[in-house]
Amino acid sequence: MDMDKLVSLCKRRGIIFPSSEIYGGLNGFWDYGPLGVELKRNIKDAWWRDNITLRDDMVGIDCSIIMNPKVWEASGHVGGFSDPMVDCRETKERYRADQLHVFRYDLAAISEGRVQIFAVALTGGTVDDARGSLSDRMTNLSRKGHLPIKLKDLPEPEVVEFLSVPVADRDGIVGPSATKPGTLTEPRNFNLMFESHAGAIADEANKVYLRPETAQGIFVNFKNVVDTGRVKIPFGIGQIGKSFRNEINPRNFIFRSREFEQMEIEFFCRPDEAAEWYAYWRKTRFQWYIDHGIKSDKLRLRDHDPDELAFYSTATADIEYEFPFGVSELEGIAHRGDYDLGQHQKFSGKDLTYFDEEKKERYLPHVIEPSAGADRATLAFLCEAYQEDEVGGETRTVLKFHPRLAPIKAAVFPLVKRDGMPEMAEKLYRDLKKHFNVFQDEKGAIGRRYRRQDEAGTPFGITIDGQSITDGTVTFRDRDSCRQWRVPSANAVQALRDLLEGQAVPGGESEGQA
RNA sequence: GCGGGUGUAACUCAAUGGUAGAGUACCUGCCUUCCAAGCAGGCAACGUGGGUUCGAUUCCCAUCACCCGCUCCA
Repeated sequence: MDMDKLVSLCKRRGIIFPSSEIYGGLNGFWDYGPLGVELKRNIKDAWWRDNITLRDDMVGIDCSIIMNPKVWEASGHVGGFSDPMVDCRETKERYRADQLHVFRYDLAAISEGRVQIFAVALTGGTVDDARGSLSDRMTNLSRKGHLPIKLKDLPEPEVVEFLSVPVADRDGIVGPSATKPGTLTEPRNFNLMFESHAGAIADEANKVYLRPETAQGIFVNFKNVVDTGRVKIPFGIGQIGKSFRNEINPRNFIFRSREFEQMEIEFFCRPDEAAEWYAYWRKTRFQWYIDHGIKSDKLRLRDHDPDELAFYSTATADIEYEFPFGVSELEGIAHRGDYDLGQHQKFSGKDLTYFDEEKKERYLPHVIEPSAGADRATLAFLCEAYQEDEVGGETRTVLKFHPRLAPIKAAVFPLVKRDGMPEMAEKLYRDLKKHFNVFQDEKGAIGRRYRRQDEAGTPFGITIDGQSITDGTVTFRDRDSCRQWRVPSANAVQALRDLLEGQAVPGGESEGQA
């Protein structure tokens, strides 16, 4: 599957447009068109219904996007995730300043009081980890003649973090891939969160942030829900909503954008049952994608390595999809312990513990967080659905959406535009439209109308022909198999409902439309 | 943010230092009884801003957007 073809189809069929396109677009922002908004809404509705409505242990919430800024101090987004970045002028590489380590030599005795320093980058390493890599790097620099002094003449170095080196001394540092000192820029802050001001006057005192995740709105409402929702642990709170992040580099269509929509669950449970619930959600959420049409082996469930985990998490798994641009994360299921409630308890000074009636015990619940990207899911469903088939020797482009997700559920066609067929089609269309999003098309050849709907992912076509006028039956046509069968017009609403709910297409295998 | 590439109609492409042509799509007719049919007509584009030039869609610069790689993705 070619990403360009999908982007082009999305544009052509009104699924996804570049944001504010007539002004040249805006990097990292996209708009959903008439078909796209239906698709995405169906995905969100399916998620909500399966995870909230149909369950006894889940409730929903819808929090404001802008919250008290202290929320983001507690969550760590203000302090922790504004990573300073360092660029190398020589090699054009970029590093996170907090991951750079430096060999610091005191050359005062042999080099006119100058302190000469060398640096090497590590990914997430500690000072001790850095030592070996730095030694290798020094040997390498020495061999290539980039050192001012022979390696054996150097004094014993001290391993320090880049950020701890005084600014005045930093021009003596050789970058991790550079050959000369002084090519690293000063660290520049990378602001993850969008900032704004609550109130007409913009100053520091009223600075606010657009939320970078929906999760914190759930945590800060935990007490409210417990106090008013008649909920008992174990239970979860779900939320669907927009979030905003200043990604360094938005890329890959709607996969990484700066404004995006999340579908998140925070599931609160007893500490000693958390591992079980983690296993449960890990499995349940993976199956959800399969049940909605991602049946290929492009869907993966990957457990994080221990060194990949956030410090507060004891287990995390990613649901990944093999997109044309690579394998990327659709949803993360994280065992977060009591970290978040603990943080908010600390920062707000409010007691967020839960009294367990059964155990007669008060504790801070542990949390399992299945956090899904609505736009990423939409893209995965699009990629999975996109196919180029052969029908009667002709290639057709078809989006094989699960009927539950398809933007249009059925299209109604008069076979030709005369003999009462358009009138009968119109009536059937009106009847169906009371129940489903259906579409009517009487223009052009019937084959073309079928193909148009194939491209929009419409699972069923209903055609009114000459026989319909005499005996009142209409022809149903299945998108995936192109198979056809007749149904009395009076039963069309129920027949379509059955099909959308997974009833097999007559005369063949169900084609996996369960 | 760096390097490379691309930017012409809704989509896919073409040509050109003298303001652009096609296919598909779309619209209007006619014709059409089941998988992108035919005929006739129609709508519709040089990303943006500068510069060079008598004249720029074409050459140059900048900018914006998209794609690939690096970085990043808490």
